[in-house]
Amino acid sequence: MKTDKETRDNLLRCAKQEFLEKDYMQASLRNICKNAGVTTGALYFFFQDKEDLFANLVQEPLNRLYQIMLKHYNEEMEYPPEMLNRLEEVGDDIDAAKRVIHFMYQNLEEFQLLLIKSKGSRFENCIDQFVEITEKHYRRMADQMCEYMHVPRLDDYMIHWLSHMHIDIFVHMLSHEQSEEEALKHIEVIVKYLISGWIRMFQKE
Amino acid sequence: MKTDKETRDNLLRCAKQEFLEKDYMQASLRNICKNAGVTTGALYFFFQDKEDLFANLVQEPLNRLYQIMLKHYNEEMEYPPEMLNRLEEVGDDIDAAKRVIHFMYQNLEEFQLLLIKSKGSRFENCIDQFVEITEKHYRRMADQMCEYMHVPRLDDYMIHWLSHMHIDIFVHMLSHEQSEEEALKHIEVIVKYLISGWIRMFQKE
Amino acid sequence: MKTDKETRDNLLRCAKQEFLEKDYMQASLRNICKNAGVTTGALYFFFQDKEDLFANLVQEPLNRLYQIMLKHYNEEMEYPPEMLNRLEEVGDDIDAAKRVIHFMYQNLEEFQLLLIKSKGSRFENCIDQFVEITEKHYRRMADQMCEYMHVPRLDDYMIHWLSHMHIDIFVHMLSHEQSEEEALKHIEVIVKYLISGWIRMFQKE
Amino acid sequence: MKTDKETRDNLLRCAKQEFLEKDYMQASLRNICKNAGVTTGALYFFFQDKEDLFANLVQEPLNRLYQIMLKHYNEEMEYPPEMLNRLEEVGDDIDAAKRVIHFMYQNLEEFQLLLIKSKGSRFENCIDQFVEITEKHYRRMADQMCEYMHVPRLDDYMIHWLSHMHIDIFVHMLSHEQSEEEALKHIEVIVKYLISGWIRMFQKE
DNA sequence: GATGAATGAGTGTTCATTCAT
DNA sequence: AATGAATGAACACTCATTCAT
Repeated sequence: MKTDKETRDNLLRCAKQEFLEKDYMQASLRNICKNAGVTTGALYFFFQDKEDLFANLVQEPLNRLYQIMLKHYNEEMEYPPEMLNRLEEVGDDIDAAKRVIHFMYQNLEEFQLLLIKSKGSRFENCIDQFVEITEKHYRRMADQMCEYMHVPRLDDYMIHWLSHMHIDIFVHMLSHEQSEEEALKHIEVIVKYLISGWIRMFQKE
Repeated sequence: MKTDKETRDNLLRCAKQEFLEKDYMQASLRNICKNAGVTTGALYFFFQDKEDLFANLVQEPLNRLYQIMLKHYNEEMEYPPEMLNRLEEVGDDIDAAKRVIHFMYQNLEEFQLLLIKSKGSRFENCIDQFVEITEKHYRRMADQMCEYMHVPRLDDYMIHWLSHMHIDIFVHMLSHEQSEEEALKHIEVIVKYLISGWIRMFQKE
Repeated sequence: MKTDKETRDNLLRCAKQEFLEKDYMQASLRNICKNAGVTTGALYFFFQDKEDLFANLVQEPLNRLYQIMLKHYNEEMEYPPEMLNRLEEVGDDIDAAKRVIHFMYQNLEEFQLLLIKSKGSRFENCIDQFVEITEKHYRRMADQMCEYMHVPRLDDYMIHWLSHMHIDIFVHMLSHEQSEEEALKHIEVIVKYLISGWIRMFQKE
Repeated sequence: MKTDKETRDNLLRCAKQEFLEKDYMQASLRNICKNAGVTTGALYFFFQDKEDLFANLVQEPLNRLYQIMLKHYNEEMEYPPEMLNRLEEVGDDIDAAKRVIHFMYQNLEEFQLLLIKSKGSRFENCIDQFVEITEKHYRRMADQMCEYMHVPRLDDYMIHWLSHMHIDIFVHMLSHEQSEEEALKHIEVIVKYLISGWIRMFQKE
């Protein structure tokens, strides 16, 4: 005897598998339904269309990640400038990165869908949106630092590229590393590398 | 009356446009032919199949880029270790990066196809191959440096990630920057940033 | 309003017609669908592919014919040798042949498809399989007879050719004779001819 | 330096191979030309169309076989009736069959094309024509014999089937036996079998 | 809640043939 | 004597989506 959500959950499970294997675009609804043991009509009872099905997998994790990021960026803006190039902040940043990694690996498949398999859906730009948020934050951080250190304003492009690279690190992890432990180990050394580069940018030569 | 290779070139031109707009997989041969004003049969006179059509656009630029990369890496291995963390090499690396950028922008669309639009074709792994080559080179370079500087061996994953990031820089340029001048300007500051990070990795703390 | 399996049956009917007219390979699914008044997609709702459509026409009659043949051959092996060249067996063989003819004409078109129009499908070897089964049976029958009659072993090739000829008789009937009554009339005299040839092969000259 | 017929012969050679491998219908002119190292246009200089190409391979051997058959049948009609069921004729028939086999194996591939691979071309009925000729001959022979032996007229269908079987023997040889020696060995025992059956049909029971 | 049926547009690919040069 | 180019129709098959029941 099936409960209400049983078929729906089944469809979501099979959809996740298919989208992971094939891509948003290459995924076949036919296939998903066949694996779920229902007809395509059933899918359209629960979901509006292909995109809605995909969204039901990734929308919520995406929103929560947004919140995590925004919370971290807001907290970081509260730091007094004199702390921004000291070791304490390094530790905080590593912790933040680890928190993101942890959350992503709690929802590993969903974020693989979002960051690697979403092309063709309305989520295909989500990386760009992460970059944009990060870029705005780093722009403000950099300006604050430059003023405090009495060094000239950092190049816009450099800020953009650094932001992109930061986000790509997470994409890279999700693509190459199945285990959270390994990911956490790697993220630590990478963040250290990045922050030391970041700090160095505000030092007079 | 048509000149020698008019239709073929026309097909290649329309194919390039379609592949750029849509992707390798999403591109429609029918559409390409319609834009070129010929029937699909004509396409199959000039090209074996979809992949051959794509290859005719990207194969040669790809091969030449491979040669440029290998040549640079081979030359770099000839440097005496004591030079590897000095400014001269920085200049050489920037020049090399600029040469790559220059070559890529000479064939801008072809490399956009290769690096961004090739999924589904036999070129879909070409980024990974670039990373692999780069990774091997950096592994050797790092080992040489570590021995010379009497510091412990660098982590394999770090080498891999750095290599990936290096390659991603070029992908990023191709994706975001239409003008070669802008690209050249940006690459300079990025390479400086990267090399200073690289050198710092071999210094005792 | 359509009854339960109307479209499916319609498709099978039109497919049978097309396969009979043209061949398995030359038959066009487009044509079948056009005649059935549905789109090609509809066909693929009911059948996996061209071969599955064909199989749905011929598989079951084929299986049943196999059973009929095997049953007859097994029963025939039970006969005591001293009966094998007497008239009773002639009658039994004629009856068996008539039963096969009867069954084939109950499914006339299906067996025409199988034996004459199946090239290119996985059924193209079914005649050879019938021959093989028959050949094995005749080999055993002949060995038993030769031992009993104290005559040398029959030539393998002769056994093979006789088996082939036996099967070809049914193919010939299906190809040339639309009416079961005519076929039954003919098969009787042919079987008599064959058996008298068969018996003569075991007589010392 | 190519002589006039070199390309033509080359095309014929490659066509023979392709037709043998694939069938008349499944053969691809494209493929034939590719193997011959010429363009499809060249083929159409030498031959009118696909059928003409096929005809240039098989027409002449076919005509000559017709003549051989007709000559044999005419000679056989000259025999006085009292000879027709004696051993001399058996020997003559075996010789005639062997002559046909010999001629067919001199042109093995051409007759394989004609008898097995010609479907879709205007030669697809050539087996039926052989049967028809043979049938007419046997009809006349049988009538003569029946009159002489004072037995009732043989059934038309029996005559037809015997003729068909006779022709099928040659088809069977061509399909299963690559070596002429083997074919000659087999044909002898089969013809003996057939003739003894033939003679027996005119004996009062 | 879910099925079974069907659509219509689309995919890459192959074919025999033609014809100006 | 042969090429190079091109046609136009055909092929089996897949897709997301719809909808009456």
